[in-house]
Amino acid sequence: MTEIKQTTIETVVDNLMYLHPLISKSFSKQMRAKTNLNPGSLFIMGVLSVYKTLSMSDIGRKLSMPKPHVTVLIDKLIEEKMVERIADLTDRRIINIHITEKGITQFQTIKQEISEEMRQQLQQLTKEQLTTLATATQQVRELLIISFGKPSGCPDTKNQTS
Amino acid sequence: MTEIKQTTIETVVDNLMYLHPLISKSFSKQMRAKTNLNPGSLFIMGVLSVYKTLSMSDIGRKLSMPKPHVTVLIDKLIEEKMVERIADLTDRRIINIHITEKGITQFQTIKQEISEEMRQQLQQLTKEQLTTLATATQQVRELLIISFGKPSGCPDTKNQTS
DNA sequence: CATAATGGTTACAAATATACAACTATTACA
DNA sequence: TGTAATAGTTGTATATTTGTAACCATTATG
Repeated sequence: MTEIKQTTIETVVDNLMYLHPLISKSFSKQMRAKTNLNPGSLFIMGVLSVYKTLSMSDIGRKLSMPKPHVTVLIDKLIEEKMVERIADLTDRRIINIHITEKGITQFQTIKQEISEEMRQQLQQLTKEQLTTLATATQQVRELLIISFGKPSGCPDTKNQTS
Repeated sequence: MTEIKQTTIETVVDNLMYLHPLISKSFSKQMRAKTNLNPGSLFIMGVLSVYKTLSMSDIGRKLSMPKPHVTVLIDKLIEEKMVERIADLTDRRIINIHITEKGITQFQTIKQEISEEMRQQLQQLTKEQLTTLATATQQVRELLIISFGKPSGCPDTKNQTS
């Protein structure tokens, strides 16, 4: 047996490492099937659907996405009228990205379609298990936001927090 | 307000969609810094560290990874002596991939290094919150395995479950 | 004012992941 | 036996992501 007593943190890491591809798996097909947005754009829509307005750098920080990549994806989202650029009033370097009404609606629709597809899978769970899952995912979400939600620099040459 | 009363499933989808980039973020840097393995290979090591032996197709199914991609990644892992190919005794088409002792040890080490890096972030949580997180991630993991852990075909032309 | 730092863009290379097609070997089955 | 289905490989094209560097505009700071 190679089993060693794990610390709580190691248990968390273990679970998260296992969880990641599992969540990927549950989304990947639907994401590709149900939208013409690529994963990166969808993640941006995800944070924007929560925060409504974020600067380019904020988006990069929240998603650990290099700034040049954010620029490219936002360009596409603007073409699709999902988001819009808004100049910052106090700091003229900053460009705020604001989710449009169309963006909100479309993203809502996408989520509902994905939910519909996942219903089949998730209905293998009992009502109690499903409630537990909703609660547990909510807890994980909130606690990870505390731990990893804060700005910590996005991986880009000129933007290191060194 | 665009808020609409969500079903339990929609809440789960909402949380999972938000969780995915957050988990990505918490791992990405460490994964790239601490190992010479790419993310895909690391995910394969993850499932193999649990199941010890899986066929090529099993791996593809569990990770929703196209079979040709699995082949490439396994080739690299074999070069590194992390896994080995073992011919199946009952069905000579099947090639079983077995994690080696070195693979188990190395993966354990990688996880501990990642844990060490994450400790700093996770220590912003109280002891109670950390325990909650461990429990919640465990629950999510187990319930998602029930829902999405089953074979459902990996995205490859010749392997559709149609 | 001079200089450093920040926010953002552009361009390009490299790594990684996905999709598709063709192919061999083996097994399942009518 | 003949045919279809499965498991896996190989190759190639494409999509996506990451990494670097250079660059401009603006702000912060000495």
